[in-house]
Amino acid sequence: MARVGLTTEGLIRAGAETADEIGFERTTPTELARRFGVKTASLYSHVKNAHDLKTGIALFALEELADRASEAVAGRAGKDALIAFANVYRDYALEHPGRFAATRFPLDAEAAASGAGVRHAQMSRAILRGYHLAEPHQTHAVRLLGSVFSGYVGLETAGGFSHSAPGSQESWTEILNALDALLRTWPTSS
Amino acid sequence: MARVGLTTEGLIRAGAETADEIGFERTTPTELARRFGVKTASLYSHVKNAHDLKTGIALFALEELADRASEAVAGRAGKDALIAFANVYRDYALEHPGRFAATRFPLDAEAAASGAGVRHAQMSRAILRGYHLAEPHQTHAVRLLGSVFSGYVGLETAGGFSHSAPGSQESWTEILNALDALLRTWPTSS
DNA sequence: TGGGCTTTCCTAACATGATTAGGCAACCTG
DNA sequence: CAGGTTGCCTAATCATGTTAGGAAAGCCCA
Repeated sequence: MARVGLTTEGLIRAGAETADEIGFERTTPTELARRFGVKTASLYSHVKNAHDLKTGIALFALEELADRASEAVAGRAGKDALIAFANVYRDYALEHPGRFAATRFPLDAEAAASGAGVRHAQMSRAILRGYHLAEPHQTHAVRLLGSVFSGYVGLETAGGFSHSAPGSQESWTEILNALDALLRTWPTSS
Repeated sequence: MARVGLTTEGLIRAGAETADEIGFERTTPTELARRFGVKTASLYSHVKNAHDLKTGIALFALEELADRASEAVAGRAGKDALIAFANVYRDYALEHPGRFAATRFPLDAEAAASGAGVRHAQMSRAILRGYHLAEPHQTHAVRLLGSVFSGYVGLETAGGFSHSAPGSQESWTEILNALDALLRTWPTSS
């Protein structure tokens, strides 16, 4: 019985790759065991259960995405930063659909409090710095940006824009222009 | 063996209610059979399989949502219509979380082509009529609206806004104001 | 180098869910 | 009320998730 060298970290990494290949839904302990050439029960020394595994993949993806975003935003401001941030988000989803799906896995409170969520919020705020929005407007704008990115990419990856003209790239570009314009003229009274 | 009177329609309705109670994920043939006091195998005369059942619930929810939206939008225009439409969407999600989750179930091409998707698109365009946007800008704007509503409500129901001030209602109101302003001044050149 | 400890993976077993095939009884139709 | 249809059941199979306990592989130290 040659040992394969399972680790929690290795399972999560393999889980992320598996999710991109066959979908996050189908990334199960059984499937990972198959890929490692190991019995399913053997995974249970390294992950608590299936839910725990998925949470791990979700946190891994969130961190990876935050890494990319923070690199893209560094040294940019205003519209440049907005576009760079948005594109990181969208490109990640198109390149890694399974990991992107993982970022939407509902996290319990403790998991959600862990690093990644906070990093994403901080970056949104950093981008908005260039638009000089006072609170509470800044928070509302952060929520709008999160909604647009999450919503657009979610609809796009679900195939929502693929059967009609114009192409998705055009809409994306124009929407980012529109968001930039909106942030520069954000209405501060109802 | 008293007959319970299972029907496809009845199963889908019960499925929608079950989804709101215990979540769309957990709305399975087995669970529905339990609720009808029937053996699981008995459902298979009425639905093809679990996936088919979920697709049915998704289409049911999409139609129900389109009904509400079309009623809300009737007789309104411009900002009024925008706000009414947006609130129908959000209220539906808060009131019927399971059905809302169902609307995000990935549909295969044939199911997606069926009525509901078309109705939603038509309503978005009807709302934008009041803003006088020419193509292709109108399509881009339709996609933006869909993204914002879907994204915001998705994040909200996932608990994204519940642990920070200000409250979600305030953000929602301000975001709708901002969208209205954006649509009135939509930038038509890059 | 070899004995013992720890860790890793395995076997065995069970629960739950999805699904199919075939049977009997309840309802409708005439 | 006889006959056919339909609805629900029994029985069986297969996949996945999960737990408990065993055996052996690798590491530590004499």
